[in-house]
Amino acid sequence: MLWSRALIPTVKEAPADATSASHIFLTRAGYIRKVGAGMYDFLPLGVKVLKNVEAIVRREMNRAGALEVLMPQLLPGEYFKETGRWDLYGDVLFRLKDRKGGDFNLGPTHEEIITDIARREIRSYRDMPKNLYQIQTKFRDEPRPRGGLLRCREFSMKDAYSFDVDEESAKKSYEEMRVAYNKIFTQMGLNFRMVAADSGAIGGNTSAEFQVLVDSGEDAIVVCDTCDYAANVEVASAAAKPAKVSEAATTVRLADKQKVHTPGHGSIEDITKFLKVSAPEMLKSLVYVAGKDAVLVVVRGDHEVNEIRVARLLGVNEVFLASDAEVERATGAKVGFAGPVGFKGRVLVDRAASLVVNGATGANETDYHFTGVNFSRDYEGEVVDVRLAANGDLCPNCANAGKNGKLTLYKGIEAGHIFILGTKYSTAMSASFLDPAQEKKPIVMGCYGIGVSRLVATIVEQHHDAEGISWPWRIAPYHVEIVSIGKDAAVLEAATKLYADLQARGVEVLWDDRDERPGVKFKDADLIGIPLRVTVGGKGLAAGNVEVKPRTELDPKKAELVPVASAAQIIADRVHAALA
RNA sequence: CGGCGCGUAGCGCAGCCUGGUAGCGCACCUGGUUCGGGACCAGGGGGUCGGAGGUUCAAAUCCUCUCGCGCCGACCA
Repeated sequence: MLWSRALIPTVKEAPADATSASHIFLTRAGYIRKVGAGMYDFLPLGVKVLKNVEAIVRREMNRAGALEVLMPQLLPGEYFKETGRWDLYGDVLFRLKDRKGGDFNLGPTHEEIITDIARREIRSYRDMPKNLYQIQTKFRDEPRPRGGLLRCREFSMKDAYSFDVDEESAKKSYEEMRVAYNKIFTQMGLNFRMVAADSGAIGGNTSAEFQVLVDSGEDAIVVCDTCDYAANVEVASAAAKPAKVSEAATTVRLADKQKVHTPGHGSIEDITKFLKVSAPEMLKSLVYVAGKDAVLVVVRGDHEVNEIRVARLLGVNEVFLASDAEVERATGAKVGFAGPVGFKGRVLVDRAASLVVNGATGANETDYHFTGVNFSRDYEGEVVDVRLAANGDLCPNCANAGKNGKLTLYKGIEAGHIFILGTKYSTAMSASFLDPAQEKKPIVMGCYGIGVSRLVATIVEQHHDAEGISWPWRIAPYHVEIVSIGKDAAVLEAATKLYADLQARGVEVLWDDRDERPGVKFKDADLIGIPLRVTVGGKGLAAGNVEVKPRTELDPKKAELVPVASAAQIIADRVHAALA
């Protein structure tokens, strides 16, 4: 492709609202343009990248034996009503009416529709296992789209669904997807972890997320520095053991409980400075509302409450941090002075917090704290695991085996998710089969998602520098970018020949043939991120050379000189080796 | 949904407080000089100031309503 004939609208300034690297560079480099909140145009380069991502996903799904289908995006409302998700999905579901007033929705995911296929077409145990997938546009009215392609209201997703005769067979299907997903993300050049994930309200099911490690990620995961353990902080908390505060703390004598005047020092940060204690010596006490009851949750000052686990322990769907007024009603003190000593009501104490010796905590009296507080002597409560895993915790997997692995906290972007659904949808929609004993049984399902358009952004998050994008070979819109310097006949002739010779060898080439100054072309080349740059200019040609430089090398002096005559073959060989 | 904030040229912004000719940089067009890491000079085109209503002799500016958008939080396969 000649740049002069392409549509690659690079810009110097990033959109003001962009905060993530992928949003900034994909926009600046002319891959995408915003149309509305969570809606984007894919310009020509963007489409090429998206198609490359799709191709990898499609190939590995096919290799894993999955069958591609295509379901509608516009769906009659009856399907979601059949499983109850018409109501459950709430405002996230895009709803619309047709001319006759009938209910329709845009597909946010396709369990209902695929289950409809299954109940019509799968009748015998002989018809399974089956795995059906599609790559298609999804619609979710997200409360807050953000990060460019990272969270959209309209996005491209690969969703696969497996159908098996029983749980054991379903696990095999799940396992095949796990293997396929590892191949897919590896080929995309991503640094990712498969992590144990919260299995949600449906107990006993298996679920794992594929988290790509980037600082701009929305999810928090912990990774062991010694073994291969990795988990979402929400599930890691129960098993992880906190690092010890200090040896002295465990052998020190119990101090007397004392009330201390702490005017206006409500927050953990304030109070640790004021009382000159460390955060791990604080008993952080938070009031939660579960239904009608106020519950006090106590964690160590350096820990965070795992709200999902609190809700699970209390047997409710969700809990909310109490409002200021509710806190005052429950504790008799202003926010910032709650504590377990003398609290009237249910108290959940995190295991790590219960071990704090001579701790400091709110006195349930405005402007007062207690110091020298010890569990059981000064307060009671149910000792449970209600904190999120934290940096430096001992690994629950290998610490016991004497390896002393420590957990490190990372931010992640959820790129994929695999899940054994069980019979939730097959039961709700009567998708059953006859087993060899002629018994009617519900199909056991699994579902497997990959955020395809999100991956485009995710890859940029991991493959960029200060100058722009640096695509992995298999994702890049072109393999080689030729930069011709000036308008000398010799330069044009050499570039024209190289361009043709590379194409003849199956290399995808972009030639920046614009009448621009060299600096502009180099800047744009770094911005759009083609893996290999070939500079054809008077200086090099005088010595019979072109200059070859990978995008990952920023120092132009380190470009490699390659003889013009053999350049096409050498470069083509290199490209094919990189793609092999 | 809660908190804060933003809508002025294709993009990034100033002007608003204190009402009185709508500006700057980039991009774009013309001419010239330049040409190996985002050139320079000269000239030029382009804006219902998000929308509606109100106050006023006069509104980008003040008031009311409304729509759109963003950041933080909550929520979320």
